[in-house]
Amino acid sequence: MTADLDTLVAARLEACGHRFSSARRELVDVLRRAGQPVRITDVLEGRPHLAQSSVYRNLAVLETAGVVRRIVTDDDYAHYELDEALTEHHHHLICSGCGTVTDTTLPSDVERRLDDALHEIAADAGFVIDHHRLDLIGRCRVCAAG
Amino acid sequence: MTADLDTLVAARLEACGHRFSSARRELVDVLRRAGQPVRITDVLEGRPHLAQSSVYRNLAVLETAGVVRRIVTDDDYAHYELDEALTEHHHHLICSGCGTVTDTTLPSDVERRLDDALHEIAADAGFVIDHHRLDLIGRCRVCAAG
DNA sequence: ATGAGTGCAAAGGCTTTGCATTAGG
DNA sequence: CCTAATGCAAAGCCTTTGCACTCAT
Repeated sequence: MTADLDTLVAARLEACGHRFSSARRELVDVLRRAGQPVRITDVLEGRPHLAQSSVYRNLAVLETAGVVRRIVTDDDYAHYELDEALTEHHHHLICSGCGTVTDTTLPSDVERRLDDALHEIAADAGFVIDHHRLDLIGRCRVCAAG
Repeated sequence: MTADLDTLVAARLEACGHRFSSARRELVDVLRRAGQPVRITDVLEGRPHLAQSSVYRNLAVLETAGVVRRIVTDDDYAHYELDEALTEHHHHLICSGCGTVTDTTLPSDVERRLDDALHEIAADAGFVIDHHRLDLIGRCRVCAAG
């Protein structure tokens, strides 16, 4: 699956009339290698050939194409990661000290139970679920020690 | 409990060396009556006697005092609500159409199970949990119909 | 009187947008 | 060729900050 990541991404982009340019290829690559949510400033740092506006625009395109997902935290910066459809469903450990976001997963039985409950709640409210997000806010190992 | 809300808020404010001014009293009142997360622009609208900067500052003070909580969504605006310690633990239905945030709760057994699983995960990662947030992103009844 | 609170205006800072140029199909 | 993509700079916009004034203790 990770092997054909490029093929999959290309398909999703084409599906909405966009090209898989080298800049976008590099972005996807950065996110894949990071393995965890990344801020745009981090992407730009050490990559002077990437124009800031293009990175913002490309991530927006990739988001509408369903390739990446934007994560909002209390941090001043937005974080981006590969869409769950290309990886797997997971959750986040958000450190309020350094702003770092780390991926984590829930035991599948808990997740399943949770999902059932959420669907019931949504149905009652006439709410159409796109997805859910479950984040832990606290202090990472490093910041907790400091 | 809601009757002594003011007393409780006043205590929390004093505890960190702040006063329960009339402006802050009004803010708490607005949030209490709203019963759901509110944006600052909404608070300002129709209340010309409130200065924008004071609202921002007071909500920040109230947040550090543990009276209100700031909620971040994809919406351009931050949302504020009374802290769970003054209400009850709950979750959010976030509409990606109109940006409205609505409160909801989970069956207590599901919540308990979830909490256990989260604590285990956090422990494994050396992560110290402050709190968790579970939100449903999708379309509210109105936006789903449109 | 002394420090917190307030209000107005200006500055900050992440993000978006305009526009001319380049590249891919 | 024709449209998407890119890059630079400038603008947007929510939020924060500076500073002088007011208020409560």
